[in-house]
Parts: sequence; structure tokens; C-alpha cells
Amino acid sequence: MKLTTKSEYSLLALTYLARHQKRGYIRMEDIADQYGISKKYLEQIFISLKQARYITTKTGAGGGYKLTIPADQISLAEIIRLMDGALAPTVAASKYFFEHTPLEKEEKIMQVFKEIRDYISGKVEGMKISDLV
Amino acid sequence: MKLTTKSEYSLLALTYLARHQKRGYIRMEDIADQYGISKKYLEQIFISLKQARYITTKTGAGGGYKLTIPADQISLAEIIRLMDGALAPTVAASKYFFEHTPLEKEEKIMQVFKEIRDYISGKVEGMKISDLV
DNA sequence: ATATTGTCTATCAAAATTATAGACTAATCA
DNA sequence: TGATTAGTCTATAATTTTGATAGACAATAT
Repeated sequence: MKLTTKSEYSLLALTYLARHQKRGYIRMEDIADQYGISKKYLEQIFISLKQARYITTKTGAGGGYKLTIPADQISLAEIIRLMDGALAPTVAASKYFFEHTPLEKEEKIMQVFKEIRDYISGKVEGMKISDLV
Repeated sequence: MKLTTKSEYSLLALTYLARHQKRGYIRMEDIADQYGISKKYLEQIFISLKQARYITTKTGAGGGYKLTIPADQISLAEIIRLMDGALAPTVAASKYFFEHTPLEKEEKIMQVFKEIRDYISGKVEGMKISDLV
């Protein structure tokens, strides 16, 4: 029932970028140090975030990363879905990542998981990176 | 944010046992067939459920599995915790499976995840196998 | 030029997930 | 009693996911 570090680190990194926006470009190493995360691992996460257009980068001295989208327009939901997929406890109960599983045969269980899905969605759709700063 | 098949299959199997209680001992193969699950894989799941005293078994013809605990006294929460661990989206927000992670540095995120944890707990603690039948 | 910082591609180790195999044990019942 | 049925136990294996590491390269600033 868990998120992976990809989601976790993404949320941390984006929060850090939002918090230090006025400093302009932020070095990856600052973020890695701040949270005690592997720099090289974080790099790969940043590449995904960049491809998804959440951040832009600048190479060289004084370079680093910064947000391209206002922090109040980035929901936790979209970051978690990008990194980890379904918010629902099982894909059989997922809207965006639906797949068939044996669980579908049991309607009552499905109902429980859909309610959990809806609660989680509501929570993390409504919550923005700016709310975390 | 997902459960594994161990939790899913456990819930399915216990629901099936509860539903067919009056038939006495139920063969593993019946359950495997019903849901299209590997028999051998289900076997291992049953061993865990047996060790945790949810079911008893009987070998030989006419044998199989049955519940030892009334279905209305088995919550989904305990089965999921047994099979998959934490209900919380991250162990940093878990009561039973707490571990330190970098996420702890961000209180607002932690707050969100704790609220999700509490919702999920409330939901699956309150829901019993008998409610699924 | 040189130091700084990100990019890209490959690769890898460990763990978790999802099984499969097969010999063994216990119970039934004909 | 012996054939059949059904669970037990232990090992191992395939695949995927997770969480990283390595190193050559490219862009920028001073």
C-alpha cells in the first residue's frame, strides 16, 4: 500500500524548488544533501520531471533546476501518478490505470477499494505543491 | 500505492470460505479455479493464513480449509497488514510499520499522508470478511 | 581555459513479486 | 490395505521493480 521513493523524492524536490524559488536555479546537489538522497538517483527523477515539463534546467555555473509551472498548479496527484501510477489500492479499482484482476469478481471488496481510491484522489488532487511549502 | 496479490488473494480466499462455510472443508482447488489463481501460489498464502490461525485444514479426501475465526471478527485491515505491511502510503506515516525516511523533514506532506492513513485504517478496520460475502 | 553543472546511456545489485516443482504426510473409503 | 484425495514442506526460479552507480559528454559562466 506504499509509494515508492520516486514519488517521495519528487514531492520533496518540487517542494524544495518551490520554497527556494527566489534563489533562481537550484543545484541538484543542494536538494540531494538537504534530504540525504543519492545525487545520481535524483538526477533520473529530475529527468522525468523535466520531460513532463514541471521544471527547466540550466547547465554550468549558476545553473540548476527551477519550476516552470506555478507551484499552486501542481497537484500531488499528478506527481504520484507520473511516478508510481495508480492511486487506488489495486489497479482493478483504478480509473487511469485500470487492469483486470480476479478481485473484480467480488463487488463488495471492489466497492471498498473504490471508496479508498476516491478519498485518496480527492485528497491529493486538491493538495498542491504550494500547500507544502 | 498498491496492494500485492497476496493481500488480494487472501481477501478473496477468506471471502470464499466465509460464503461456503456450510459446505464444511473447502478444497484449495475450488478457490483457485473460482478466481483463476495459481493453486501452488495460493497454497503458500494459505500457509500464512493458517499460521496466523485464521483457518484450519484437514488432509485427505473430503478435506480442505475452513475458517477458525468467525468472519465478522476478521477485519480487512489485519489481513492486509499481515500480507503487505503498512496501510499508510509511506512507512514514515505508519503506526505499525514506522521507519525513518527523508519525507519526515516535510511536515505538511506527512500530514497529508497521515490523513490518508487514518482514512484507510478506519475503512479497513471497520470492514469485516462477513461484510464481503 | 577551467571549473561548474546538468545530460545521457548503460549497467547493476538487491529485493519483492509471483509463481513452479516435487517429494512427503495424513486422511478417507472402497 | 491400497488407491485416491488433499494438504505440507522445502527449494528454487523467472520476472519485475526498486534504488541506485559509473562515466563519458555537453553546455555555461567567469
